Amino acid sequence: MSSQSSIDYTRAAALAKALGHPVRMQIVDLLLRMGECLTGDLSDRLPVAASTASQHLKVLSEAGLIKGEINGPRRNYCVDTDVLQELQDLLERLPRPYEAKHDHGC
Amino acid sequence: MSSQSSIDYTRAAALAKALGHPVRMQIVDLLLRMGECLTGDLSDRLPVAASTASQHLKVLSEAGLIKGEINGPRRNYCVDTDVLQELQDLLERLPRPYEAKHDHGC
DNA sequence: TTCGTATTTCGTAGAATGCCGAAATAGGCT
DNA sequence: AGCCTATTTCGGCATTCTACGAAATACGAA
Repeated sequence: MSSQSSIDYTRAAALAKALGHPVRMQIVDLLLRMGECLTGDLSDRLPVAASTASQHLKVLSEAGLIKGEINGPRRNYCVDTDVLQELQDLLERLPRPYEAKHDHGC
Repeated sequence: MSSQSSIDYTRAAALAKALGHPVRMQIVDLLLRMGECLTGDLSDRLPVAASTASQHLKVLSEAGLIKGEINGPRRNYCVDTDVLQELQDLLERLPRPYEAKHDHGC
């Protein structure tokens, strides 16, 4: 027993990193909330210029957290909930030494 | 109904960012696995110099994800599982539009 | 085809990150 | 006090990030 196999640090870190910026976290939240939406709808609600928002979308895209669908001169984005779930699963899979007392060690 | 209140992007992003590096993700994993341990035990197992490991520990510390207890010239670190849980809760709290079909939108 | 709107890409500048070895710190030991 | 070990802090350097505005793209519409 015990000795769980370890998680994929590289993947887990890449996903965490993609979410490691307030604007990107907010983008994911907005997209989840709205189901899907245009870049413009997003950047209107974000505290950054459109070109900056676009860059953040690219980062999220490259991590696989969001998908974009081209629709004329616009682009519909939405969260890939499977990938978001992947991060949650990875975190969940971190070993929890004895769900014991309050804190272990120090 | 609906219209959940939104999460704290700044906090969520700060925690995600702290975990957004493979070495730091591995540190958390190691610490959870070992309950607690010395900087040296960690840096022996990490692919970076001791001084670099120390910096990563500082980042995790400042995010609140780990705590250090001074013990003579050494330092015992361990994960603050409450804070790790905080991140998981924040992610969990992201709105999930209709756990509907497979994917929403695109 | 020409115009207009939505988005991305480019170029740039400044801040932050990551890494290392060397030097500084902090206690315990003799 | 003086030495040893564990760890952090410092200085420096290369890389990456973040943000902008301007220029380039891509379509749809007139």
